[in-house]
Amino acid sequence: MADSKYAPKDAPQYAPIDLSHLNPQQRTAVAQTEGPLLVLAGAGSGKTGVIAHRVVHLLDRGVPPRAILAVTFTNKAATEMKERIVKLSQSAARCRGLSVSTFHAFGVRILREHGGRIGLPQRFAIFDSGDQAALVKRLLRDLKVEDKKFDVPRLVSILSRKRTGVSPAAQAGMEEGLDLARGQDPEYELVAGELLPRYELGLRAMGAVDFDDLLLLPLRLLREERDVLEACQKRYRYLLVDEYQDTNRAQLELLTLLAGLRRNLCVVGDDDQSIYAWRGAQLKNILGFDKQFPGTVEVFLEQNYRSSGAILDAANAVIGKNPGRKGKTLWTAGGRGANVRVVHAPADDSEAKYVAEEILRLSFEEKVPLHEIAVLYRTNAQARPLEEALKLAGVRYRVVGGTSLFDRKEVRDLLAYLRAALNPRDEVSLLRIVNTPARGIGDQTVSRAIELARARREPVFEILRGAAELKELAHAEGRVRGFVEMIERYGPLLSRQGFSGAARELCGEIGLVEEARKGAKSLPAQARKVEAIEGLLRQLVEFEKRAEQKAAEAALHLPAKAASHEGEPDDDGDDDDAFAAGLPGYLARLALDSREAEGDPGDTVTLTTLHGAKGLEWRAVFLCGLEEGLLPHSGRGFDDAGGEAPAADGAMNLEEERRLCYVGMTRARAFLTLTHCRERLRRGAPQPRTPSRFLDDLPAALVDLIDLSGPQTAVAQEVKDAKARNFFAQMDVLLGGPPKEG
DNA sequence: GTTGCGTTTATTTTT
DNA sequence: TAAACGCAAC
Repeated sequence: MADSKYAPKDAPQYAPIDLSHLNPQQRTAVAQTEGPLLVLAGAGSGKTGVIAHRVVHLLDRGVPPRAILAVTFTNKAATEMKERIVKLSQSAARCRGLSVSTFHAFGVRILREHGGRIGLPQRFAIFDSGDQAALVKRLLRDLKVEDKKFDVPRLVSILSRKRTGVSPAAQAGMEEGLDLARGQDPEYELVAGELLPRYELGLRAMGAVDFDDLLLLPLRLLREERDVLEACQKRYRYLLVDEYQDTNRAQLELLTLLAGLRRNLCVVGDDDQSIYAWRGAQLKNILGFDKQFPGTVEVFLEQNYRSSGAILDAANAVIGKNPGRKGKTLWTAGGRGANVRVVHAPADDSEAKYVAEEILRLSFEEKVPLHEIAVLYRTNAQARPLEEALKLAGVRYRVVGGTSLFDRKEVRDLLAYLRAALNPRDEVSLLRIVNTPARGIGDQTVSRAIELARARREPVFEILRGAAELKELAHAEGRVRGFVEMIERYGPLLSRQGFSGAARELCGEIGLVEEARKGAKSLPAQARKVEAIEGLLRQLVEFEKRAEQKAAEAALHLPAKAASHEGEPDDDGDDDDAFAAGLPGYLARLALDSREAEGDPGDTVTLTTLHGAKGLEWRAVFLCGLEEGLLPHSGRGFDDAGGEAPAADGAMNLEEERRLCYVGMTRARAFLTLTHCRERLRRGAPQPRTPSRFLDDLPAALVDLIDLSGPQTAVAQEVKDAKARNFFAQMDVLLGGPPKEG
């Protein structure tokens, strides 16, 4: 028994966690600690709570925190899980050593610890998709392939598919053999085949890894280095995986290796919420879990604690049409609640206006706080009209995902400087900034340097460093020397404490703010650019301050920690933190979570994509753009050609689109509104739209229809009147006077 | 080598 | 529509 084996000599004084308020299925999921366990957890069935309870229950049974690894899909989920566990366990100290992280962060930890075995430097850079694209572009030029002819992001995704050995089209359970002309273009396959070895060699030469590497390289370590595998298996005795339906082949293999013969693997997920097939997630992982791990205990969590009956039934009706499901039926003990609203708008701007005004109504009439309201959509592009309408209505909001601070050119430039200074072998960063701002090291010079580097099999930076002796670079020698000198000077400064100050200094020295000013056309654009740079610098200061605090705390806790774990070697400092401290740590974190250090949003409405909404819930949810081609989304639209329907169906994964719709609907607790419009601005021109087929699946009895275009129905008029009353009333309150416009 | 203008072309979802 | 790119003039 685990109790006797792991129980420390000084038994804990904590009362065992109370499981009496869990339902019977939940209790099984918590108490069944040994062997493979599959928890099929419907939306809103309390799955996060179950995982947290399970972890604390393991602690109760005397399992040391170090032996538990809980993996989540997003950083946000990991943070929330940690908080929940700490709260339930009644003590943060008791949780010290627990591993709660994303797969990718876990990969970073393994690589930091054992990456030396496969020639990875201690502080490797992590390439995001932008960096990947830049590298591929570079390689295309080396190959003397016409790079304009190829869509680089598409090549990147083919490379990823080839490397992870998973074809998204080869999904289990997908209907009629989709001959995706997109994935199979022989020309692309050929070029990608040429690219592949060079791409991997390129990354290794730069001391960099991409997202796939964070799974593939740890996998390689576990497969090929026996002692690494043994060390990991010895340590991680209890494995928990959240959102299991979104795991891919590499993740399954990683888990299988870690679980070893002990097979204490608990996976929690929902086949109905699998929405990442396009990224290689394999539904068959969850559907075939019991075959992969014979003897699996299966638990179904079907009681929903989140949504009203009407919302639940509507969502069930939509997902019910999917074939090949595990077949859960969610039910609630709560009331039926208000009907689901379906809104038909003439155009996207009126759709947005309706949403904004309804938010005002909910906020004043139903007293729903703004942070309990979300507006969801399929594509990021849909955010714009919504933003404008919300701004006009004076509703505070925040857009999650999409283009953030870190997608701005000036910010990426600054980041490239930091990365290049820390690791001059990082060619992608180096080449990005070698002549930005312009310093007289033009294309000619750079091309020659790269050619020399390739010929001599040396990093480009080494060539630049030796520019003085190279006749090819003689003409720009002074300028190149200045650049090299600057990079070398800032390297050490950015590697130690005070890096945030050094970054600011660097920023001043290269005149980044001035450059941004020059590059902006309008005055507001200028201000935004400068503000973006300032934003990053502020974040660095903030990060450094927090790191110092943490270090101080750790120093305080260390003696106690050493005492409590006398048997176990204290190999690594802080288990919570797979990342290095200092600037490299910040950059690594940033690559894996660009929302890092986002300030407190306050009371604001959330705007996000359906993918971004997974795992979250709000009292009121607006799901916008329920139109054919948008939700369900069709990858390729033959713009004006008549015969659209059958062809379009072939290009989309209808089942996944349906799941996506289901995910969106089940985010709502009390109020759910689905909107669509008759025409939508696309590429500047209006485009006719038809309502989504998913709307047809809603039982009429659960729906209130509101038509904003046709003759006003009684309901619509009533809504409009109420809206107007409240709008004016609150404008008076807010402004202390009558509004300017209705 | 650099800058600016006109042309083109893309539009899913993200660790 | 807006950003990215190519080309031509400084």
